[in-house]
Amino acid sequence: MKPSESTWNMAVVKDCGACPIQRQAICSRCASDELNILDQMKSYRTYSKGEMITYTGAPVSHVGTLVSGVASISQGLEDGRRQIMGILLPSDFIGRPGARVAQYDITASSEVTMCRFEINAFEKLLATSPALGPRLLEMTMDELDAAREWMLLLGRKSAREKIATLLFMIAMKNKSLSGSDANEALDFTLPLTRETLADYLGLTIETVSRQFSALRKDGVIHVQGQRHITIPDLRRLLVEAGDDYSGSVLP
Amino acid sequence: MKPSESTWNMAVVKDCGACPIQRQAICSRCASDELNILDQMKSYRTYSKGEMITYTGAPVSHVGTLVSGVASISQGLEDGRRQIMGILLPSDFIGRPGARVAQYDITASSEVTMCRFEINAFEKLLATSPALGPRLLEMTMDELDAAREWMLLLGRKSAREKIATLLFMIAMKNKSLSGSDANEALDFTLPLTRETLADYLGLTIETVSRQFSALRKDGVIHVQGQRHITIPDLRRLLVEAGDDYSGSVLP
DNA sequence: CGATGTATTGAGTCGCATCAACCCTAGTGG
DNA sequence: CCACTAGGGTTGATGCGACTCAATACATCG
Repeated sequence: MKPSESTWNMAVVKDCGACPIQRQAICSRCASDELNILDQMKSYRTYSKGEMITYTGAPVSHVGTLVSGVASISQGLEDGRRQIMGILLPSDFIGRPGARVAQYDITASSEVTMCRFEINAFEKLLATSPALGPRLLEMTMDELDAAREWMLLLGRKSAREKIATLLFMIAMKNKSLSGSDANEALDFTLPLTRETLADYLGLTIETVSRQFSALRKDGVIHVQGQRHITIPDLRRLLVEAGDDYSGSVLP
Repeated sequence: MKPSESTWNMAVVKDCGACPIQRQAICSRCASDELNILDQMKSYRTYSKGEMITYTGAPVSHVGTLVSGVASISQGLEDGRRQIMGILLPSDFIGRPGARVAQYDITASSEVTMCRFEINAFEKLLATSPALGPRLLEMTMDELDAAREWMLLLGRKSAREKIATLLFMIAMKNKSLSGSDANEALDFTLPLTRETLADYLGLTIETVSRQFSALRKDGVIHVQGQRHITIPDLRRLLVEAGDDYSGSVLP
């Protein structure tokens, strides 16, 4: 099994007690009584690769948690330009309580499974639950922090720095998920196409491709096949990312 | 009194009952008993223009609401590049409950007054209040939406579109605040220097200046003095912003 | 095997950054 | 009162980085 599959596409478990993402998701703070209620409310739905989960202006009937797969939040100008505002990974929450109309397009980048709640029922529970609200607030603030960090990248970083930053972040996420050792070489499979990458980084596919080649020639990354990346020296990659002093402390 | 002063720099009222921003702030949903507690807890502090309210890595002792003035949330790369991630206006909340270290630099763009709460006391109240949490969640989600909209601007819009978008947003904000009529010419005074504008839009001051001149020559805006802007045709400006179909419905 | 989606690479162009000169206004002190 | 200075703003010349257009390679799938 390839790294990407083990990390981003784990098997879906339909029993809350055994759910692999329960500890990170919206329900992570719920006591067993609330978990039971959610268990009763939930329904699963699977979206195929490329399918739109929702789109700007669409009526919203459900909110929920992404259980497996990768999806992207995006918005476009009508001349075709498109910007991805966020990548959704397992345990991320989709939907805004209080909103009955979707603000963005959400597209499945791979096959995606969601654990969904009907929005009215969810809001009702949210209003009374002592655990749901604070957790949702925390997750929303994390997303806000991530969005703001991305604004620095979009507004001020060069193409090379953008690619390096993204690779660094994916490498770190992988490292923490797989709990691998500190300084060994990291490798992973990108779950994103060049086009998705480009839309995420505010670049074109050609520029993304060129920068990948450049980083490969300079030995910052190694590439096997189309998507499989090896990072020989994480520190080197961090320097290329531009903000070497940054928050993420390497030993 | 100039428009900018009336809009962004209203007099500070230290009585909650008469506070002009109470209906938009974190405390807007509080019943009178909670309002009394907040009233007891609060302390005001004023920052002079240019002063840093907090900076990345600084210990956090207070959270609170911006009562008057304008401030900016920003982050920089050490070579001097800087990106503003958000503009803080009266009623905006500053600080993240749960965080004891500041994530960003926050700088007063004008003289700023804050209504502050000691962070431990505030968190304690937040945990029990039925009104504070939901309101904070709502405000955070609004900020997230704004941040994501800005990502589209930073990643995909041209310099001209960026300027037009910003002017449009300020004009709309002003229009709703002053409750002026639908299609009359709008005018306002920019509360931001060219440098702040540039850092906000991910541009240089020279480019900002050039685009202002271009929009002026094309009759999209009129400029009196340094900062005073008149918009003869809001619809025209919206077209220049690139996303003419957008959410903001003009009649 | 062609067909389609995805990726790489090259040549040419354009938008924005950079470097630099100059203007305007407000504030300061002789 | 006026020269001086400093901060903010405008405008011009030039270069570079990223986009555009275009051709080719590679991969996957029916």
